Amino acid sequence: MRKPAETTMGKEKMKNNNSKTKLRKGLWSPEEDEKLIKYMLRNGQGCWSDIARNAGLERCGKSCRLRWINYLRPDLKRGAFTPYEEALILHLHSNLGNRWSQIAARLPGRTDNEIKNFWNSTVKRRLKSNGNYSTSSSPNVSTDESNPKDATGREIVFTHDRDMITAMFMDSSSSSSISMHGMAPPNYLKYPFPFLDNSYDVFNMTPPCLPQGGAGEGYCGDFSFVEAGVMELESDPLTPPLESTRSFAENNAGGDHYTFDHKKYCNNYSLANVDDQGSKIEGVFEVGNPWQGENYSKMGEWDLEGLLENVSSFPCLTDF
DNA sequence: AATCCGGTCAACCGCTCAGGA
DNA sequence: TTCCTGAGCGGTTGACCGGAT
Repeated sequence: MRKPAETTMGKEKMKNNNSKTKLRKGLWSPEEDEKLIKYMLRNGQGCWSDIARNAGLERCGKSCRLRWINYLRPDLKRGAFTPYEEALILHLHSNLGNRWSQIAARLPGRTDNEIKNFWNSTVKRRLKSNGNYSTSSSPNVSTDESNPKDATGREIVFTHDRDMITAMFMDSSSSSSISMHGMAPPNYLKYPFPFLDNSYDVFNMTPPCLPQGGAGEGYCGDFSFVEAGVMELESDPLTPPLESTRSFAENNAGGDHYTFDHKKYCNNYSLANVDDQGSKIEGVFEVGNPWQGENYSKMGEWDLEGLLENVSSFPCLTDF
């Protein structure tokens, strides 16, 4: 489809011009980019056909729009997707399907085209090689009596590949389910992921599972996991809308009262577990976004093979 | 060094939808 | 109500690039 920049007859009719204007197609030249950028910065967005004409571009408005939105826009984020963005894309795709624009709307600085390309190349390739990314809109997950349950009775089914973990909460009474995705933490081998151990479940983690007295680097993975899930659990009746500080599973029906709060996704977290007797175990953390800065830079140090071996040893894991 | 091959990504196409006449 | 136009979306293509052979 992409051809060398050539002059060809465009199909688009010129609104106020009967002449058969030749419209360029193919790659944009730096000069064309410069013209469009200057025009957009000076005049802002308007009718794209007018923009194309007024900016002195021999392009159709559609082409100008695409070039601006996908490439020239100043607020675009460049570079590879972070693991956090990947996790978000995977989860959003599991909920929204191929609605790239809606997915892109939740990833500032990213375009639908970029996400679509990422999906069609990277993710599909991983799915092909691993056969397991838990990304279909109707996950094929079977329930099992042996699976752990959260405090509301929802069965928790874990699936994962080497760097992505998904927990599905299956509600048999309403035949509904929600899912949470998270990245395996960078120092996973050092601090095994507590959610993946049969002795814990997400909402009734026993005290040893709770971080003691402040930020524990080894728990960053936990938080990114919960964070990524909470961000998109809008349909979960237990979860308040996506905004500012929220509590997770505050309305826990029975047993412990377990909350997970965070502010603005990144900085401050509090975790509390209140048992039947009112005893409260609480931790407050300032961990930052585990996928940025120092922690993120550790991504290259992952022992993925070791991680794989370690993860596959967990008895509650299925679909791996 | 040349060729092949697979992955990435910019850009096009066709379609739908919304708004206005 | 119908038609037209522009905007936007998702699918697809093909140039380009880097690694493998």
